Amino acid sequence: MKGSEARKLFIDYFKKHNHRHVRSSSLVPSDDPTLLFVNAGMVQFKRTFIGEEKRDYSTAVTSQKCVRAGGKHNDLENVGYTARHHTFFEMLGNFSFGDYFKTQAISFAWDLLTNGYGLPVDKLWVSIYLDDDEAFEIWHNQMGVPKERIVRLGEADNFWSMGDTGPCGPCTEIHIDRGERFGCDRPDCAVYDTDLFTPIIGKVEALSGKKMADSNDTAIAMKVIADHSRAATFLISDGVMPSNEGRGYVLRRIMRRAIRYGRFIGLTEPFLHDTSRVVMEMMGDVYPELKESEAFITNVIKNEEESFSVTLDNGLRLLEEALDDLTASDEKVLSGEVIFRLYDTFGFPVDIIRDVISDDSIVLDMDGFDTAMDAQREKSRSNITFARSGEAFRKLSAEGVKTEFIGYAGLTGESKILVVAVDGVEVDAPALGTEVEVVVESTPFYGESGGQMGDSGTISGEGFSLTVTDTIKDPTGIFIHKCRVESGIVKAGLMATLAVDGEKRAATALNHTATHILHTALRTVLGDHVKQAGSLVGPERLRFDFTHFAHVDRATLDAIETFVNTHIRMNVPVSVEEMDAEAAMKTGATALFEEKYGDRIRVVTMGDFSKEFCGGTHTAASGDIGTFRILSDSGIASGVRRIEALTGATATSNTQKSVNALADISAMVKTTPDHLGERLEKLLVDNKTLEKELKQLKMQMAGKAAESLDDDIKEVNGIRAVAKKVAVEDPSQLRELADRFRDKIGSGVVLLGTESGGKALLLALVTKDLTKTYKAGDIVKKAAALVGGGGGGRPDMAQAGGSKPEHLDAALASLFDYLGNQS
RNA sequence: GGGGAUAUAGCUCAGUUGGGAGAGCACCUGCCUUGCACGCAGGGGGUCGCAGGUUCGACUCCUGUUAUCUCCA
Repeated sequence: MKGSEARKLFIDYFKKHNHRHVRSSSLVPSDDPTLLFVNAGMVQFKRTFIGEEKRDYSTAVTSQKCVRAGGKHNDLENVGYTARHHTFFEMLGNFSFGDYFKTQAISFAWDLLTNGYGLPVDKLWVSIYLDDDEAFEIWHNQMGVPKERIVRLGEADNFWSMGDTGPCGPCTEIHIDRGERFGCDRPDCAVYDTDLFTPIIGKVEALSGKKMADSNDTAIAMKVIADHSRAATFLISDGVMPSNEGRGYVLRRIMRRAIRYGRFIGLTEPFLHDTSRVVMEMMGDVYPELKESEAFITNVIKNEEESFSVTLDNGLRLLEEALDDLTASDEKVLSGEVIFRLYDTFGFPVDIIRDVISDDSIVLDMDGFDTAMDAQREKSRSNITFARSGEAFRKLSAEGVKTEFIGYAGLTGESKILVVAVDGVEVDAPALGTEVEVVVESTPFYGESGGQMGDSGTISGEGFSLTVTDTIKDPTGIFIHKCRVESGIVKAGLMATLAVDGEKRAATALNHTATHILHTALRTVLGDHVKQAGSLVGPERLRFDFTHFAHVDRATLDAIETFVNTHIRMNVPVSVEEMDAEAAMKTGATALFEEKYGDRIRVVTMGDFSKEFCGGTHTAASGDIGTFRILSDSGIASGVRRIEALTGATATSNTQKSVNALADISAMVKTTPDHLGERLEKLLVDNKTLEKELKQLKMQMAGKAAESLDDDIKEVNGIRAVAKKVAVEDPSQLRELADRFRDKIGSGVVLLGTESGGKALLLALVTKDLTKTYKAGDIVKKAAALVGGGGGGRPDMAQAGGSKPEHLDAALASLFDYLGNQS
């Protein structure tokens, strides 16, 4: 049986038994901070199970994309060595939300395995939790499974849980006896021999010129690459980018592990993007998101392969230095600290270190490495605290309460206040000026979502008024108004009038509609690989992050800006249609990676150039935007760029500001904006020339002082010495002058002083032949003390400064005391 | 979330108790020479990531911050 057939059989079976076929959710959990990746089919139903969310069906069947790497279920290091550990897999699941329970679930499972998949009844074993007599009764008496093939197991095997908190309970599993060494295994073993993997392994064999059967090590490497290719491909298609933290870091580790194993079988050139392409071809029909981002995924993987090879080159260089040191000191052990430093700081894998020095007699101190690694673990163990706030709102969600949003049609409304809270805890009659959160039955306030910022405005009623500063939407659909109490007493149960700030809402709408056009513009001008990677739409400006690999030059930005403005001038109506999720999918509208859409979806359409899923608020026609202006383009992560732009009145005033500034600057240098460039260029050249001339003149003048040097030389204890106040501005001129004195004096000591910017500068110089007896540092320190400062330097040259230039003469005279005392 | 590392000329990088910002490659000019990594001489190019602080003086020390790399969770 093929993988695709097994999948279809499962889904069809439960559809036949009135289960709703629900799409696999994204691998990135949309509203669950306790989870790095979706690692089981039930994740998207978690809130439904604990009663925080209501759905309009009570049974469901899914084929869910799952990743287990990082977090509680971390199978990464096992992959390749066992038959059943994978970083990525599809989990087939059926779910009941209060519809049926243990008996029916067991019956479905048994029926599907024996009749549907046709597994031999006499080879199946059942495991249950230690004291779960109810399950035993069902299996034995109702299903007719013999006692001796029902096994009671402990918490590790048959007590099911997803995390430290959340749904959990005793579970039961069916195993099949395949007559091998261990006799018994779950039915999902040896998948590398199935059609889900063989095409990828075939590609690896073709690229490397080796065969799975060549050796055990080769087989392991190929399995690792096959598994990791799937994980990387699906993660990237769900919007995860390789990075150095969080999920992105897990992705990077998966990819790099694959690359490392690739090197073992001779794949030293980038290959992972090739195997990833096989995954996309195989799975693209079931998971269309793979096909949509094909070029993008390939690009991301290739990029990562290249950046890892840079990391390896750097590490190799450092490792060779370390080995040279070892040879120099005639040692044979590469210390654990060095190994750890290479690994920890420079990301150079230990197995590659072993590879590089394998033919030497050098020993790796792995104990030391482990010690250092344990210390690192201990140090970084952080107690993760999850925000437990929002109790008041959780209570509402549990009751099935959802705020009705009436803000598409109008900006005002009347509604009853359900909760008044401070930091998520319900309060009664908060004092004036308090920051509170308010939930009502229905609201015209847009709650922050889909990148659009929440509305602001006022909420008022009998004897009270509140200013709304922001509105957010919690994942279960409750709108929370962030307010400040302006007057009166507000409490739950009161009626209130809600009024949205219409100007800000209108300005936001311009930006949001423009964002959609910008999205189209980017895909048209830059190419289909462009994907939205986040956006922020507010009244002031819009920000749009998208996937693209190259720098966007000014001419291209202009083209994008022009494209948007052209489509604004077409003045097509912006139409919004609400439909159920399935119908919306069929329209082919653009949906986003990480957005979680409800069951009713709004599709926003402009002419024939833009069609997107979007819950935001928009203008009536594209022409309302007026004008669109790009402010900046910048890179925010590898492969992701950000454009910031303005629309409407803000764009106009910004243009005026730029034009005015240009005119003012032009007037300052007596020219027109057209000739500003050449004018400034000329000024810069002139300025440079003048600076050079000035410097030369100053040196000439200073040089005059050196000419009359003979008069300044005094002899103390047979040493030729000069102490002179000169007129220069900065330390570097003082140095040049001192050099001239040294040339003239041949052998001796020079102390120069000058006043600059209200401070005294001193510089002492001792010719090399005298530095054993006289130290420039000592001279300058002694002198500096007199001008209220300090200094130092080398024996032959030292400088100092002080804050009392009026004592400069005395400071210079101190040279002769010093020479007198020194003999 | 917790560590470590890096940031200096267009590129690759030096810069050691705080006291003259450098090399190689690239670029420009001239000479030499019919070449293909030519040679020689001269030259341009730096807010030493950013912001504070200590100091007479900070590329250097301290604090914060940003970006990139990397490990752990």
